[in-house]
Amino acid sequence: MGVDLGELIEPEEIGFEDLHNKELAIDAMNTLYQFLSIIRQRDGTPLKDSDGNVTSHLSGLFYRTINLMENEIRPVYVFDGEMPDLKSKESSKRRKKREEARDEWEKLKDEGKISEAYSKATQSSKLTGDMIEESKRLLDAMGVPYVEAPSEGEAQAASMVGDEVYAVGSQDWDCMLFGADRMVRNLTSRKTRKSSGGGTKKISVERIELENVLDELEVSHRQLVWMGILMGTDFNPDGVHGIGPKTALKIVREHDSLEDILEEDKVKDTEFENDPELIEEFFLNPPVEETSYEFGEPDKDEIRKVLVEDHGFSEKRVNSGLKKLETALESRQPGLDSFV
DNA sequence: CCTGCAGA
DNA sequence: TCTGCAGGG
Repeated sequence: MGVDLGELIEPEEIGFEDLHNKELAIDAMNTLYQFLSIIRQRDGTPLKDSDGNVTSHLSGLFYRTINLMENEIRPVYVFDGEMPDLKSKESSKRRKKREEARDEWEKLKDEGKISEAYSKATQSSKLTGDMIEESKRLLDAMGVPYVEAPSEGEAQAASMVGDEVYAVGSQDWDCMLFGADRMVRNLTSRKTRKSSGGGTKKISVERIELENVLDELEVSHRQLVWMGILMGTDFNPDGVHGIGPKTALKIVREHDSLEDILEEDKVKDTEFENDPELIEEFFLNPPVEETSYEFGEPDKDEIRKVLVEDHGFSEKRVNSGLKKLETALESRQPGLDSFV
């Protein structure tokens, strides 16, 4: 969760074809967490193998990655490193919230309140170290590269946008605060989604460029970070009471320094979870590293071992995925004997 | 989220 | 060919 700039910005709708042959630095935690929350049965139970290990993240990662590669998009997954001190308070709060949600989910499930149970289940998602390791193992087997960030994955991904990497792939706007020049959202193969009203809503890939955001809002990158701090970020999730996107924008436009903003009437009584100056500094200069990675060939036996042998995936479905993967790679590097 | 199937 | 739905692990 983080900053919601969607109310202020109209993202540009694009298609997968606009990302042909482009590398995307995909925020791995964001993506896996999304899978874990969403890939569930009606009552909120995640997919599990016969030993009771959750497998939702592997299912999502496998099929999503194949879909990207079928569209000749080149994903590089970026994992989180060491948790920054700024996040430790929020992290323990989230753990507590997760545990409460888990208890309520069990209760509602037993009472047969299926849809209420589902929404609690999504809030109870916990990405464990084992899940992360297995995800990396699957990516290795698929020949898909990943890098480990020194600190926040979003920050690392943001720093990679440039010559090789076209954009950050994430649902989370925070990568813009970390200075990503470009991000893309909704990297899903589905074209529609059920809306709350009951109908279906069209969903398309969205492209957001930092330069355009700053132009449209008429703020600097630094001021965008201040907006985040006012609205709430991972490092001060409560933000300032009563300040949403519009008020935040108005306030930052009227000031030249964070110090001045903190003295504003609306802001000055706020108890921040962390020193706002430190939050500002972290967004503007996060720990990132030069990284190297390369795309490899898929090891089909290893993929089958991870998914079918170890976690009870249907061999038929996995094989059909492998077939798609193979054709995707063939079209990327057409051989001399291919008829095109 | 995803695939695969049924029925239009 | 498209859309909606069930079930995946």
